[in-house]
Amino acid sequence: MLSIHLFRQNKELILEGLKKKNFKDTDLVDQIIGIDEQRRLLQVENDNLSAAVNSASKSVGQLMAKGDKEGAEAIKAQVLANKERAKAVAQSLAELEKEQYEALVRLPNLPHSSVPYGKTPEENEIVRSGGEMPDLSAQKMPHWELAAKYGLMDFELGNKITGAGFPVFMGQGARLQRALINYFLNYNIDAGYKEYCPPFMVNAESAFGTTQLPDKEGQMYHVTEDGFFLIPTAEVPVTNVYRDVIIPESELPVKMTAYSPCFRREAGSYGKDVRGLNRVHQFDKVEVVQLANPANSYEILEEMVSHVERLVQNLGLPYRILRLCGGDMSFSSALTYDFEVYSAAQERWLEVSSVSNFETFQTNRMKIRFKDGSNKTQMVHSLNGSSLALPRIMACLLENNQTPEGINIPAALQPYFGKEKIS
RNA sequence: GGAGAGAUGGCAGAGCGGUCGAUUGCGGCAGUCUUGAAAACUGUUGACUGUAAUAGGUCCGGGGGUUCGAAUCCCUCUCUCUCCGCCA
Repeated sequence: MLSIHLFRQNKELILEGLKKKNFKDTDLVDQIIGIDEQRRLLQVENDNLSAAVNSASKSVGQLMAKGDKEGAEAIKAQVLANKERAKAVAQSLAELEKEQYEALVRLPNLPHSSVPYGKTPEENEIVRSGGEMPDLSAQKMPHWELAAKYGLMDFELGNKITGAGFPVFMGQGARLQRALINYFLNYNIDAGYKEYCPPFMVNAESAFGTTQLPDKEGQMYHVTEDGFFLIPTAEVPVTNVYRDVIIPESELPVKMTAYSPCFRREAGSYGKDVRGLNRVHQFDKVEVVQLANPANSYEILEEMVSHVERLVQNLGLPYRILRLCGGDMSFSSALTYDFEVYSAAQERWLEVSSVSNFETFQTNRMKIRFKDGSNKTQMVHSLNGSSLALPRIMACLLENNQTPEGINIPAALQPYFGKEKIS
């Protein structure tokens, strides 16, 4: 949620940012400014009435103490008249506040100055790429065929137990899954991230804090009986660890990591995009989150990108890093880098990580703050990234490392997997 | 699921209709003392809104009510704790 102060100070900046984000409903900006002006006038009136009531009530007490009953009664009558008016003012004030709030939460975050203009994924900017493309001349099976060949996972079985998009991993497939999670977590912990094991369901307040609510409600599984939501990413519970907290400046940046399953309804997905592991309703992911001083949050973003990049490199996968254009960025992000790995048998790029700086868009909702050098409270910046999402990494590993003798496991994973290849 | 107790500032814990944004202790910060530290002593220490700066306003779990006036009384919701039951 954007801060209302920005609307008073720099409307042009907001309009420019919304344009880059390809956000159409820019009338909202003037609407919000108009509401804010009215709201403040009413606020002043409301405050003055309250002040009058407060001081009058105080003098009633003093008069009563002196035994001046008549004087007290006169003031009581006067206060009652004021209260009548105050009630009306307070009601319109509440209505305006609600209106302003509802308009504010509809506006996306503003993009960072380095975000390229553009509307579609084709306009994303390739920052750099790395890794070797494998030579699959000997055989070239997509991961779902390899999965069947080696008994690693079963999509049909998932259909029976739950439904489409809930694959069952087993045998060496389940083991590889576990190896990846442990490797990713340890890698993050070694880089100074504190490990968390959060709840996999959250309440509405938490989902609102990281901006899944109100607009992405349909993307989450909702446990209606208790009002909980299954988390679409560990970002939600982990960032909410610090909701309503004022963090000592010396503790910034706060670095957290967590493994969690992620649940996504993915309403509207179809076609070959959803084949195999490419898009599923439940998947595993290890997430990193940082809460940073605004002064250096963009350095930290770059650091997080390098951190994820080394992880992808350690797995030996061909990858590229994209800077998302305004139109392809998420609602709440100010700058996002996507990581894609090349899945050689499918011959396509798969997104495996998204690393973003949200600036104060989330922390303004969650009231995550710190005290700056002059002892003023300020919002921190929140950042997060996947390191990494498992299914597509697994798809890519299986496809790229296939040989007629089996599937090679990258050296970095072998201590966790316990073997050099799947056979 | 049944019975009872409770929710107050970073923490602990008073207050039970006006002088309460709130006693006190701990913690934090600053100072005195000390070569330095500890101890002791002194002072200071909530958030939000608002202003050029003041002033003013709001906040004692959430919502509503009674009253000239509510942290204090009433209603309601949520949560926590204790005991019993069930259970990984």
